[in-house]
Amino acid sequence: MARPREFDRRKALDSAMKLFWVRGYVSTSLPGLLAAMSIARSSFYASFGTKKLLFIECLELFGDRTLAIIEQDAQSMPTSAVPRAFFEATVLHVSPRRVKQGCMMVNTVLELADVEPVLHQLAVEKLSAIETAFARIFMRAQRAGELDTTVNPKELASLVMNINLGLRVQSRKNHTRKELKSIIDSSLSMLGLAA
Amino acid sequence: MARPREFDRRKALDSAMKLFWVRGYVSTSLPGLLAAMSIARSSFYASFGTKKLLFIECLELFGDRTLAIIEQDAQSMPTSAVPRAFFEATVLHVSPRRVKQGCMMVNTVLELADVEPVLHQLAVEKLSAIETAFARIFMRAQRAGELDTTVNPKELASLVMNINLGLRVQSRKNHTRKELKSIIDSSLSMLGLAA
DNA sequence: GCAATTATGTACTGATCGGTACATAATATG
DNA sequence: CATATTATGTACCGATCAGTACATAATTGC
Repeated sequence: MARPREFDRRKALDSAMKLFWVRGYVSTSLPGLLAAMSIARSSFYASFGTKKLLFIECLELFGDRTLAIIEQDAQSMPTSAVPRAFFEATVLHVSPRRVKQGCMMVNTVLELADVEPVLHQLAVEKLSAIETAFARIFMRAQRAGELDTTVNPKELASLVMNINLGLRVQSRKNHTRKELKSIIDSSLSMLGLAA
Repeated sequence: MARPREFDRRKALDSAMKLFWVRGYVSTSLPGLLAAMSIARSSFYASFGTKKLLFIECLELFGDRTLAIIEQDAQSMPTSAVPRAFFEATVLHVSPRRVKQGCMMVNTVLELADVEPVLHQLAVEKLSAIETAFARIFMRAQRAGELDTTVNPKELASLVMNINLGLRVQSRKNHTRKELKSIIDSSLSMLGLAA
């Protein structure tokens, strides 16, 4: 019926996500986005609405991908190994460039808490979903007899999440992989999740 | 010799710090600062130079005040109680309004990592100073026989700091005091710092 | 009270921001 | 081939940004 789109929407969205991830929401300008996405201004507004709507899409994408890591790991390894596998996938087994970007949701929570309530809230919810996923996995493991039933799954998930948040802040500093690994090892062994 | 300044520089700086603390660096506009500080534009530039220089002053102020909490606690209580006292002073015994502001240094590290390298680096250094202070206190406690000598003071400080960073992110979400207290209690008991 | 000095208030600068208007280009259907 | 429809490129919009220029106000030393 009409002229076909000249760019791949998924690829453009992915490029936008990476830029937001590095620079945050406020400091990412529209010209910067257009360059990263390799599309023109009018195509941008036709396909993505506004900067804010695009950010929401990017945050959803990032959150869903992060959640998928956990869900996949939970199916392919014992429960007690899932937290370590998650830290490896997000912090350890990742290029230095990418480690320094931290976690887009964590970055967003801190950047936009009192600036863009809607975006802040979305990031909070996406982080909650991850914590809930951990709790669910731990509960399932208890029923299967894989995990000590004296611990509260929600509390354990909360502690794992707190360690994760700490790590994601550390990542944005100039920590070496060795230092991050040391924190992960000590923290997990204290939680009885040394695997 | 000349017309005297009509405002209190320390008070103005304090007001600016509070605004930066809440809104971050990029999203804090100069008009916003002038209103918060109750001074005119020309007075601002005469007294503080630029927005960036003012931010540096604010970050130094915040960092020094935070460090002072630890140094003071270390003199007035047993070492094993210092981390808990620090968490209470910064997270628990603080108004909800202020809990949600988190830690200005942590906020800065995440907001400006790839946007304002100089400010980012300063925040990193100020956080390092705090971790080093913890390590120094733990070392001193070991020499005084107050602390188990099998643990590495630097590693312990690193773990306390990681918990702290996690808490500061949690604070910016909508966590209740009860939830934060639960994380603090569990984390400290795992570190053998239950006091 | 006069002159030197410093603080303040106002008006302005150029740059950049996110978003829009609109003409043009390219495709599918009749 | 004509027309309807959608995508793209360019020029523009008002608002806001950090920073500056400069005239005016207030003080001290003489």
